Amino acid sequence: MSVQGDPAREAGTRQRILRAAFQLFHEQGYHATGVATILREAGVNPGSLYHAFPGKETLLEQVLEYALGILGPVVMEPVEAATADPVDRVFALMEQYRDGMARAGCHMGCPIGNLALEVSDSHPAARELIHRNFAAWTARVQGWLEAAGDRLPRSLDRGRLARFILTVMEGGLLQARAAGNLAPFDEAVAQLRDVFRGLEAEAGTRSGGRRRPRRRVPAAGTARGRRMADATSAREDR
Amino acid sequence: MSVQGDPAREAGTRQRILRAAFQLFHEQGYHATGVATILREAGVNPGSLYHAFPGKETLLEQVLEYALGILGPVVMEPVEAATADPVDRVFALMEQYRDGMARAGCHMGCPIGNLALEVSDSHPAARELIHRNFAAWTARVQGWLEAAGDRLPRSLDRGRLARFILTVMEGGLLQARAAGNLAPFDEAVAQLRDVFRGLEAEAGTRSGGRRRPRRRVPAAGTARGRRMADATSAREDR
DNA sequence: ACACGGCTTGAGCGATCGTTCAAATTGCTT
DNA sequence: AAGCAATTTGAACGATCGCTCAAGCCGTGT
Repeated sequence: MSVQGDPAREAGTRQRILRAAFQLFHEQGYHATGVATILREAGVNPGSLYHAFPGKETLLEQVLEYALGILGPVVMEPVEAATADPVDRVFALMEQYRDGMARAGCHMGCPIGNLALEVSDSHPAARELIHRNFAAWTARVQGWLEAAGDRLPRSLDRGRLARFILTVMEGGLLQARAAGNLAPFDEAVAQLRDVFRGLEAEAGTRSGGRRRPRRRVPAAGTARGRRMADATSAREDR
Repeated sequence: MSVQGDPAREAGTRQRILRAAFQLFHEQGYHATGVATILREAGVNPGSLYHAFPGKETLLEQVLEYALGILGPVVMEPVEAATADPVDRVFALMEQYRDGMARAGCHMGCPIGNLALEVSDSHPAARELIHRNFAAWTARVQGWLEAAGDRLPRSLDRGRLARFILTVMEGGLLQARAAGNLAPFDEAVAQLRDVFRGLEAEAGTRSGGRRRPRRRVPAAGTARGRRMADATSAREDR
C-alpha cells in the first residue's frame, strides 16, 4: 500500500529522520536540537531512530553525508540549469543562498557553515565531513571558474578564487545573521563583484591585448538581469 | 584580607563568572557549556551566580557586553601600540587572531563570530549585542583605513572596506576550523592583501600622478617584517 | 499456515540540565 | 559590639536530556 498525504510519512524512516535532522540542525544548531524534536518532526519513535542510528553523534555525521549527497542535485545543478555563463553562475549561487535566507526571515544561512563553528572543535569526524562539504562546494565553483577561460587572468589560481568566494559568502552570511538583515550579505557579494570586475579587467588588458569577448556565451533563456548588482544601497528585508 | 594565588579567585565574583563564561562560550559554544562548568571554572556556587545574574541567557548578554568592553584594551590597542602604519595594523590584527587560534590548536577563532551563528536566530538581545561588537570592531578598523589617507583611492568607502575585512576574516576563521589547520585563514588573509595591493596601486596611478609615499610612516620599533606575506604556500600547522 | 527476522512501539531509564532557597557567613554602619 | 544588608553556601528541585528494551507488528519464505 503506497503512502500518501503527510509528506513526512513518505519515503523510508531513515530518510525522514535525516531530512528532519538536517533541517533542525540547520535552523537551531546541533546542541539546541533535542532528539525528541527530531522524532516529532520525522514522525517516528525513539526506538526507530536508535534502530537506524547508534546515537545523536552518528546521526550528525550521517546528516553531513546526506548534505554532501544533495549538494550537487539540490544546490549546484539548479544554478547550472538556470545560468549558463560561468561567472554569472557564481552570483546566481550567491543569490540562491540569499533567497534561502530571506525566505526564512534572515535565519539560517549556510547549513554547513553553521555547524562548522559549533561542532568542528569537539567532534573530529563531523569536522572532517564539514571539510569535505566545503571541498566539494569549492571544487564545483572552481569548475565554473575554469570554464570562464581567458575572461580571468591566465595565471589566476581558480581553486584559490573558489575558496575565496566561499570565504566571502560565509563571512557575509555570518554578519547578516548578526545584523538581522541581509545588507551585510549583499554588500559582501557586491564587493566580490568588485573583485571579479578587477580580474576581468586585468584579463582584458593583459595577455597581448586580446579582444575580451565580453559575455562570451549569450546564454539560453536566463533573463536574470542585474537584480543583485551594486547592492551598496542596503536593502532592508524585514 | 587580599586574595592571592589562584587567579580565578581574584577580583569580584561577578567578574570571575564573566571571564569564565566568556572563555567557555568561546571554546565550546553557548549550548554546549553547562552552568555547572562555569561554576567550577569560576570557583563559585550556584547561588552566587544566580545572585549576580538572573539566568544563563542574561549571563550570555552580559558576557557580550563584557566582550564589547575588552575589545578596545585587549584586542585593538595592543595592535595599535605595536604597529604604527595604518594598513599594517590591519594585517597585524589578522595575525593576532591567527596567533590566538594557533595557540589553541586551531580551536576557537573569533569569540563573537562563533556565538553569532549559534544564538543570533533564537536570542534577539544577544543578536543585537553581537551586532554591536561587530560594529565596534569595524569602526576601529575604519579609523585605521581613514588614517591611510590617499594611499587608498579617494573615492573608496572606508567603512565598507572595514566590513569586508571582517567578512574575510570570519570566513577564513570558519574554514580554518573546518579544515583543522590555519591554511584557509592564511590564504584568506593573503587574498585580502591582494585586494589591498590593488587598491594601493589604484590610488597611486590615479588622482593626478601624485607621488605615493610608500610606507609613509617608517614606524617606531615594529620589526614585524613580512612574516605572513604571500601565504599561498599553505603552511601546515599541526 | 506457520515460523522467523526486520522494524516499530512507547513507557521509562539514569544523568544532566538550569534553577531555587533557607540558612550561614561576611562586611559595612553605627 | 551589635545590627543589618549583601553575599555565599550547597542540597535539592522539576524538566529535559540522550537513550534502552521488552513486547508487538508485519512482510516474507517455505
